[in-house]
Amino acid sequence: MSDLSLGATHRTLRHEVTDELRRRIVSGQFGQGERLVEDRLAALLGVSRNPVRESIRVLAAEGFVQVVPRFGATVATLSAEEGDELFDVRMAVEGLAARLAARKCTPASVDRLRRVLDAARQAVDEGRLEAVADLNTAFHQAVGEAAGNSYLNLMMAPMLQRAQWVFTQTAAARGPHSWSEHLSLCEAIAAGDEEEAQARAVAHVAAARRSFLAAVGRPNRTKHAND
Amino acid sequence: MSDLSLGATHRTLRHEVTDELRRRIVSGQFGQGERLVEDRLAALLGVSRNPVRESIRVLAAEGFVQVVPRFGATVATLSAEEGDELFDVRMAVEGLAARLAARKCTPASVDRLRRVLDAARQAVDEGRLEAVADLNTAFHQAVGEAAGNSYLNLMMAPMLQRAQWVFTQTAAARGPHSWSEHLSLCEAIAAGDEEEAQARAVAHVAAARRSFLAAVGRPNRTKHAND
DNA sequence: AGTTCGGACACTGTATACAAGACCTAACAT
DNA sequence: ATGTTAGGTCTTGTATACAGTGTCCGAACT
Repeated sequence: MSDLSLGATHRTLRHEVTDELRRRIVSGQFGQGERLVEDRLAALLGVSRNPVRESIRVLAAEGFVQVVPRFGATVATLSAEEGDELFDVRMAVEGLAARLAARKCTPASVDRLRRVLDAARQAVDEGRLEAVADLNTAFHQAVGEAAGNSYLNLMMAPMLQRAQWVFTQTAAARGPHSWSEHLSLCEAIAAGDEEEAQARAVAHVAAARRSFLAAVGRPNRTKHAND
Repeated sequence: MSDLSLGATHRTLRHEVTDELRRRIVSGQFGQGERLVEDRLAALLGVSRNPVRESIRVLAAEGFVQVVPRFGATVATLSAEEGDELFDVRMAVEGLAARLAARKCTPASVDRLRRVLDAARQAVDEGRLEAVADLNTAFHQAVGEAAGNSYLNLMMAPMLQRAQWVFTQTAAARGPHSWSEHLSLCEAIAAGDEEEAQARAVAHVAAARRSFLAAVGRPNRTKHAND
């Protein structure tokens, strides 16, 4: 019997390296513009250069690192304008995800949403900030999964990581996430109200943008791309 | 002087391999589910396995190949439902791109749009079908560039390639693209009419979806995600 | 004849080795 | 003093080698 399920769950070194490097970038442990030398990373993680190289290619495709041929890879830089631009994309993509989730959600997917929210509330009460950030991303990811659109999820995963990165890079001046908004979004999805779910998601991202703009001190554009 | 411009334009083997493999997948030369053996591809393209491996990781991140650890990479499969799902994403993303393009386009970017349209019309007249398909993708790409949102472009590039792939895989039953729609979209962008531009883009994708559904014979859902 | 076990084969995962280009420094010439 | 050039070093690009795992086929056994 062809046992692909075993292989599908097997994690190779490149998986670990990719996740670890992405985590270090998103968490800010690797600063913007910092050079990523293959030898150093390989030694740091105790692997050879090959898994590191393959990871860097993936992270470049996801937009976390910039690669210049014959020069090397550096952590991408994130200007205030680029950070702001992400919110336009998020409103469009997450709005769609919320709408589709409301249309096609199953009891299992709604359950998953609620469980993430519960875990998040608990993490908030216990003051575990980095766990809160991860659970925030996990919630949005769960919305995407509830939408049941494979390509949407493929593009959402790196986008949400990038959103978390933007948050981390400007978190000093901001408070915690607003979980009541997540709750109402979850309810709209569970109720199957497409319009309401999309509106909630877009409003949530718009609120995050206002928080971002206040933090970076750039009252840029106020007009929304999707409403 | 640190001459990064030279390095930035230098194309390494992995670039060539990635583009070539993607091209063969999108064009249908590599069929769905076809196994991609590293040794064979390396020999076929006259390179070693390393550039091939790195390319495969990128193509996996873009959704063109599926990789199972310790088994290998295969060309992704594209069910009718997955093909249809892509149109939801395109309406959201390309609608946003058109709106932003209308808001922020420059004379240079509008000029680029018009030049692509002219080239496309010429290719249509000369009956060069594969060039028409490429120019169609190039037009949508140019809209994204006119929008001036870096992350939007980062995610649009593979998405448009995927759209072309979906088109190729079902093109037998369909006619050529409708260029009048591109023209009116271009005019709306040039006029700076955000609402109109987004509406045109969404309508264009919706029309493509209808054509797709007619070709695959699956009158699925008719409700649109963004209107 | 069907089934199961074993071994050969094929392919991926990982590491290492070598080649080539880029950057930096320092010596030299003007 | 400044510009330039040569050398060395660092890093990436590419190829090759080896180990480990899965697959496939055939033979032996029931």
